[in-house]
Parts: sequence; structure tokens; C-alpha cells
Amino acid sequence: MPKSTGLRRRPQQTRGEQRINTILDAAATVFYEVGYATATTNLIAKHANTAIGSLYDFFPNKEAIAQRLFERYLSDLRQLYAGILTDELAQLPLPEIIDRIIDPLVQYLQQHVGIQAIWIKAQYDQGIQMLSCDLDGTLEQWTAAVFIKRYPQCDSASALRYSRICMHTVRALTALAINGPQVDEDIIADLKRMIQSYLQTTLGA
Amino acid sequence: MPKSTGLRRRPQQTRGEQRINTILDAAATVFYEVGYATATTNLIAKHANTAIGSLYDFFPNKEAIAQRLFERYLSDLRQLYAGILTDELAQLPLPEIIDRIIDPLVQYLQQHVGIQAIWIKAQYDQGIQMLSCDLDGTLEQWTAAVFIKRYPQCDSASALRYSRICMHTVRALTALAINGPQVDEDIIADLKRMIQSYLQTTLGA
Amino acid sequence: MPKSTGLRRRPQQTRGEQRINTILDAAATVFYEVGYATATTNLIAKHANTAIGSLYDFFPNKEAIAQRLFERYLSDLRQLYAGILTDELAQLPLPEIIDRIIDPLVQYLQQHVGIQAIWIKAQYDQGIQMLSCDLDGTLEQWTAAVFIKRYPQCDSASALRYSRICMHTVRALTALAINGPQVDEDIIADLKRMIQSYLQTTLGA
Amino acid sequence: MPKSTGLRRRPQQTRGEQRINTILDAAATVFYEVGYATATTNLIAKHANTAIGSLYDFFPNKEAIAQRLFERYLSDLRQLYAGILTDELAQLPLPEIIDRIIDPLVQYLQQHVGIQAIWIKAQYDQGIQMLSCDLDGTLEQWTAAVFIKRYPQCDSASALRYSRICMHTVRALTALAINGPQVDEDIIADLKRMIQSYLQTTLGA
DNA sequence: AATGAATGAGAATTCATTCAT
DNA sequence: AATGAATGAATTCTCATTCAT
Repeated sequence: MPKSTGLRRRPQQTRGEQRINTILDAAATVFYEVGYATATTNLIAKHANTAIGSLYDFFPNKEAIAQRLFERYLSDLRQLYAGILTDELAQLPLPEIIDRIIDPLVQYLQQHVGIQAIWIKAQYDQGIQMLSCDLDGTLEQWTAAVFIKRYPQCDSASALRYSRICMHTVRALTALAINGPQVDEDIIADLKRMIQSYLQTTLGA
Repeated sequence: MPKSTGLRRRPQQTRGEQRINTILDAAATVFYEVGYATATTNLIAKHANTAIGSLYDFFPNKEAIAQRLFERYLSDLRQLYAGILTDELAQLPLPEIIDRIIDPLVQYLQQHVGIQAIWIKAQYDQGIQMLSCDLDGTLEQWTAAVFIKRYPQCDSASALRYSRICMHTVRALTALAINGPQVDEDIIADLKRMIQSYLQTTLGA
Repeated sequence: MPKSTGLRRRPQQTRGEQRINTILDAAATVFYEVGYATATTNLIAKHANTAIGSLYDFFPNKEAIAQRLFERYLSDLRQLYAGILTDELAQLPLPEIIDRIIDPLVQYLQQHVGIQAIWIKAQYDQGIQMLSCDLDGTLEQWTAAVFIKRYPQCDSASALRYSRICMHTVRALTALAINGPQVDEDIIADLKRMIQSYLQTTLGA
Repeated sequence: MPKSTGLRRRPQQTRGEQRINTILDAAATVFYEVGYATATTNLIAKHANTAIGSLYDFFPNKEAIAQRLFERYLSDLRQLYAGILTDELAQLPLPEIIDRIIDPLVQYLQQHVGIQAIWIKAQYDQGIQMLSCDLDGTLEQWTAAVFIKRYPQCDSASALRYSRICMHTVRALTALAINGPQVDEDIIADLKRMIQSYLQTTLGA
């Protein structure tokens, strides 16, 4: 059952690189529109204006496409947070920290509907669950690192636990707040308040 | 594309009534074991020791089975909360209220793994999203009613909004805490703390 | 493949007799409405307000129902033509003969839509073809007998051939003329003219 | 309930074109051998030495296959009659006209057993009735045009009526006369005589 | 006799994936 | 590299018929 999910053929030319991105974009759209389970590889190929055979030239199976999408999102977010998760962040007041973490995430989700489909909306879909682990885990670790810096009394296991709880809440409420490109800012505000009060109660100011 | 999800044949003998329940129990198990998306009607029939034809005698498709399951869970919960959501509840201290709402829910989820599969774990699965609306909505309304009673300054629209936010958080974190019959009590404790601090910050003591 | 098509249980009581007729009437209606191939035994039972089990108490299979319908129609027609196919008939002028044969048939078809479905409309349906042989054959024989009487020079083989040709034409054009209880009298008139001129050309006045 | 009957995928390679024809040929054979109602898509695929999936690549269902067959036959006949239905035809003696219309049709039916199954033999099968309309209608119109030319006193509505009556008779009696590649010439001769005498009686020499 | 629940073979249909061109 | 035709296992669903009550 452990299918390989890597690329099949490493693209030799820029054309191939572009093709891969076209396919991934198409997949993101299709996943968003019909859901991961209902999405078919043929439909993705059609959206990408690509022959189904070409799709399979690059990806061994449907799962690998989602996998690769996750990787792309993760790399996006890595870049995005590189400038945010600095040492100074932990020194700021808690509300500020929360803003600086949540706002870019919300914005990114808003601008990339594909990630909504596979990360937020399908969080427990058996077919995609494992694929999202990396993304989940990475975000949780980043946040845990901030916690440790800010709350020195906090051991790393606890920090990860808190972080995980927060991230799950963030996922659930952004899912509620975000619908395609639309965002309900009130819910985001409440989400922030919830996280803030939780952390204050749990770890002190 | 809105398939009808009613019963196909209303059973007129006790046998039929039992058969329906057997199928629903089997479906709950199968949904839990392989997930809603992966579950097939044949697999459900096999688990129920029933001919596939019998399943289709009563249910037009998989969706209808899930629908019916939701109705059964909802009716269970209605009964469960009938004794809890009394007028006195709103008079109690907030932590007590939260305990009295969350504890029975956690216990019920723990004892009915089927509902975990379709309500908690598949909360954003396109195939099941609409079906769970009733359950969602009902729980949210119940809680909103408690809020209104406890916080008279709170109008009903806001109460519903707060309630919705809380229930989504509850779903997300019970999903994290509960795995089949296992419960991570620490997460439940944190969940309660999160809800409590959120409500206090938002609505006052 | 030669399924028995007789009755399974000879009804001991009038109740059973009635039940059989109810089922046959229902079958006639259903055959007319959806066609023989599409008709299901369950649907017939429902139309007859009868349990499917009861239907199978009386008829071993779907084919037997159609078979029995044919028998009923045949017996109706036998009675109908008993007073028509007399020795004097052959003495009449040809147009008169034709009227006396076709008119009652058209009227009967008009009044029994069930026979339209299985005899006229499904004349080449594999499922029903053989069943209609008796009805076909009988009508052809009756007519052949008239021919022989009227045209003494005509041997019985030829008479049967002419009769068969005429009956096929009659079937085809009544099918065109009759639609449920509606009849296009013009077509019937042309049908008669066609038959008459054919016979005159073939066998003389 | 009106399923679409167009092609699902328009073939873009010669292979696809061939495959479609193979499937249609197989369907014609199967329809002839077991009848339209009994024919299954799987059986057709098997006869065509084709994966069932390929069949569904091109055709959404059995009906669409029959539809397409009709179109092919119609186009054959159009070509066939292009050289026959000339202006001079109407000048010939009636028997000659009839020969020139019926003979090629009989020959074509004889050589294409598939059309026998769906056009002649299943002429009133509910499943196929509508599909054959085009073929019916076209043949009737062609013949009506000849009538109008030959009998100037005849208005177009009447011509169409006569034509329709004749074509139904032709269908019924060719069905009786033709069985696969076998033809009973005597019946064809009688058919011609019947049509001729009918037209003479109706429209004059 | 009657009821309607149960059976399961078999038909229709989809779609991830491979293959020929 | 690219195309799209082909494959067939797996799934959904129907319905003639039998069986338990």
C-alpha cells in the first residue's frame, strides 16, 4: 500500500517544469471544486489542458499529485514565515504574536483555494490525511518553537501539545470563516481572542 | 444532483425494522473503520450479513444511510440533552455548564464510533457535509439557547455565532482527543479551558 | 429454457380466481404503460394491490403472466368471433366480410389496451414473440377458413399464406391507427381498402 | 428520462473511428442474435473484442449505440436511394416504381441483419421506437415525394399519409419475409401486389 | 392463502492507470 | 515528450424469484 509518491520523471526542460505547475494548479482547482475524493485524474488533466498520459508521465498516481501540492504549499509557507518567525517575535505582546502568525496564514489560504480543499476541508479524509501530516507537523513545530521562547517554563512536549491544540482550532475556525476568496473577519477576530485567552489562562501572560 | 435520501421501503414487519438497524450499525462500523469516502455499499452489506439487495430495498444509496445514521444520533442526543438543558443549567457557574455539556457529548462520541467517522472526522467531506447540517444546527441552537439565558444582554444572532464558533472548536478538539474508544483527557481539559476563557473574555463572567 | 408457464396452483376458491384476474388486469395496464421488457413483477403486484408473493403463488414467472393474458384475450376473441365466422359469412360481398372481421377486432383492441402492448406493439419482442403465436395462429386459421370457403380454388396452404399476410398487415396498420382508446378511422378505412384490393387482385372477386 | 444519446468522446485518432465502427458492427450482430431488449453492453463489448470501458468511452448507454446504428443505416440508405429517387422514377409504370423502391430495400435488409433487429423486428419496442423515427420519417418522406410527382392531384398531407401506410405495410411484410439472410420471395411478391393494388384503388392508375 | 422481507446473479457504469502511436 | 485510446477491476444498483412468518 505504500505507493511511491515522488516524481516519476524529473523534468529536463523548463517546458516540463511548467507542465507540472499547470497540472498542480489544475488539481488545486479541481480539488477545491469537487473535493479530493470525487476528483478524477482525467478531470485534472482536462483542466490542465493536458493529455492524461502526460499527467502520468509526471505523477505516478492521484495521491502523488496531492502530495506534491502539499509540498508546494509547505514551501510557500516556509518562505512566508521565514521573515516572521524571528527571535524578536517571541518578545512581542501576545496579541501581536497571534496577529503575525494568523494573518499571513489567513491571507495565504484566501489566495490559494486549493489548499483549502486539501488541508482545511479534507482534514480527516482518509485519502489525504497522511499527506497533510508534514504540513500540520511543520506548522505545529514552528509555533511550538515560539511558545518555548516566550514561555521558558514550558517544556518542549507541552509546547507541542499547546501548539497542536491551537493549530487544530485555527484550522477549524478558518474553515468556518473562509469560503473561497471570502473571509468572515469577525470569526477570525473571535478565533484570535480564543487563542489568546486560552494561552493566557494556560501559560500566563 | 440532490438525490433523495429517504427510506425506499418503510418496513412493515419487525424483521424489516431490525434489518434497517443492523444495516445502520454495520454502516457505522464500516464508516469508522475505512472512512466514509472509502466505504462501499457492498462492504456495509457484508458487515451486516445482509444481501446487497436488502440494503437497496431500504436505502437508495450510501448517502441515505449516512443521513439516517445522523438522524439516529440526533435522536439519541436529543434524549440525552433533554435532561441536561434545563432552565437551571444557565444558573450554574460557567465551568459547570461547560462540563455538563461537553462531558456527555464526549462520552457519547466515545461509545458510538460511527458518529466519529461521519460527524467529527469527516466534517468537511463534501459527501457528508450537508447531511450533518441538522446535527450541527441542532447542537448549535441548544447551546445558543443556554447562552441567551445566561447572558441576557446577548441577542440571538450573536448567541448563535458564539455557539457556532464553540461547537466547531469542540468538534475539532474532540476529533483530536478521541480515537475510537480512547480519549485523551488532557486535551478535553484544555478544550474546556479554551471555551471557558473565550466565553469569559467575550461575554463576561 | 422451456419454463413451465401453466398456473402453479389452481385456485380453489373464488377469491383466488378474482386475484388472478386482478393480477392479469394489472399486468395488462403495466405492459401497456411501460412495455413488456420494462415491466417488473413487483410493479405488477403493486398495481394489483397484491403481495409479490401472492403473484408467484399463482404464476411461476413473468412470462406466464403474459401467456395467461394471451389466453384470456384469445378466449375473448373466440367468443367474439363465434357469432361472426359462420358459414354465411363467406357468401357475403368481400367488403362486408372484411368489415365484419376487422371492425370487432379494432373495437376489441381499443377497449383492451393491454392487448395492444403485448400483441400489437411488442410483436417482435423476443420475450413475447412465442407467446403470441397461439393468438396469431388462431386468427390466421380462422381467416384462412373463410378464404377457403369463399375461394374454392384455393388450397389450404395458400389460404394460410394469404391469411398470414393479411393479418400481419392488419396488425401493422391497427398499431398505426390505434393509440390507447383513440382510433384513426381513416387509417382503418385505408387498411380495409388495402386488404380488399389485395385479395381481389390475388384471388379474384 | 431523455438520456443524451450523442457520442461521449469524439475520436481524434483513426483507431477511435475504427473502434466505434467495430462496436457498432458488434451491436448490430448482437441485436440480431438476441434482440434489442436482451442485448447488454457487456455482450456487445465482448463481441467487439473491446473492453467494456472503451464502449463507455464513446457511448453513454445501449440506446446511444442503437441511435448511432440508425444514423449509419440512414446514411447508407440515403446513398442507396440517391440514384433511384430521380425525377424519371415517377414517370415509370407503377409496378416498376414499386420494384425500384422495394427491391433495394429488401436487399439492404438482407445484407444488414442488424437493421432487421432494430428497425423491422423491434418496430414497436418502447426502447427503440423513438430512435427509429428519423429512419421511418425519412423513408416516408422520400416515398411521399414520389407520390406527389406521380399523382399531381395529391396534396402533400395525403401523400405523407399514404406513404406512411405503405411503409408500415412494407415493414410488417418484410419482417415476415426476411429472416437473416433468407428471403421468402413469394411474400415480397405479394407485398408488392398489395401496395400496387392499394395505390391504384386509392390514387388511380 | 397471504404478506412482504430476503436473496444474489447480473447488468450498468466509472475511473485509475497503461499502452500504442 | 506528448497524445489520447484502451483496459478491466471495482462499484453501484436492479429485479426475478424464494423464503420465513
